[in-house]
Amino acid sequence: MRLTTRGRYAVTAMADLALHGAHGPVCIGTIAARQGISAAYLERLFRRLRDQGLVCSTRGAHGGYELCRCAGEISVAEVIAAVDEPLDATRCPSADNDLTRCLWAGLTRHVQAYLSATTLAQLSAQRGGASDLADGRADRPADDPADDPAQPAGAWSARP
Amino acid sequence: MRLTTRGRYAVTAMADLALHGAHGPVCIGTIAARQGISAAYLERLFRRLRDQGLVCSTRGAHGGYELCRCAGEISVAEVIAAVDEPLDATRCPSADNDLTRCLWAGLTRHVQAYLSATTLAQLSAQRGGASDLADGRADRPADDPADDPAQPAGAWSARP
DNA sequence: TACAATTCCGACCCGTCAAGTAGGATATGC
DNA sequence: GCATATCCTACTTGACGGGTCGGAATTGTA
Repeated sequence: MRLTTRGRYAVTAMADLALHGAHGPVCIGTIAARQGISAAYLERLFRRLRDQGLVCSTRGAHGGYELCRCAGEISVAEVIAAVDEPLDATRCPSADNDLTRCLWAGLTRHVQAYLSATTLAQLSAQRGGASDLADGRADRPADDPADDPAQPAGAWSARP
Repeated sequence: MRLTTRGRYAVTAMADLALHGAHGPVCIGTIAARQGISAAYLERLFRRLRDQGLVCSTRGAHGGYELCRCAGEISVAEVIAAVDEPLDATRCPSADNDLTRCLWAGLTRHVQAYLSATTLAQLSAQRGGASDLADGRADRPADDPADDPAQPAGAWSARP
């Protein structure tokens, strides 16, 4: 999996859809304007989201996009996986003598678990609440002391 | 912070140093050959590691690099931070209406905590053990069910 | 029926940057 | 003095993320 601005855009747009999509489809232009994303670019992202079955589209006037499933059943990990290439597994050099293999594997699982445990419903329900997402999850809330408070939200990119 | 192949190279090389650097300095060529990394490229990485005070160098014949501190006191997060740009914090678009801010912030803290809790000593002590790193750490070992076993180790890149 | 609104789709541009390379200057042990 | 290293600067190359453009197809509405 891989997380960049692209993934962030997709997640943001999907959260927007979860928030405002209750009464019929929402068109790309509206989401793009509301979230400050290029409409043409966002459209391409929605193409992938649709191909992966996360949103369904209505063409023509008053058309737009809707979530295919309930917002509580769509995880952030799914959204990101849909919008970014699934990873090609090639060029994994120096297979077994690499001292750091399980470090990265563990990190990958960690991130995957974190993103899989967060749903669009949680994101849209947040909206202004100051509490951190992780605090409400299955993890121990106290195991990450947040030693870098200056670290802003980031776009993440992972490749194998 | 940002994690790519570059970070992986650096961590791998530092782990190699922790494993083989007990008896005097180890030269770049040896590490590069042992870990399958381009020597010239690795040399540039070691320049940064030296500038950040993680390794110290000995010039001339029989020279090389040594860890500046005990391997148990150097975290993976430090190594990665040394080798990759510290993040510029610019271009964080759509500041407060972004629905996903604390998601990424939480993820960043999570990753940071994971990498900060892993030391070079742990990496070099592993070496062939089949157990996952995360199992020996402060986290609950059972909270990530490893739902993607096909996911190989990845190089991660994060930018704010 | 004409028109506007919208999704659909392919192609293209462009800047950045990771990864790697080349070549030389400098220091040091034998 | 020579081999062995680190040091340092500059360059190349390819991939790719982010963004744009233009047109075709679909559909509600006046």
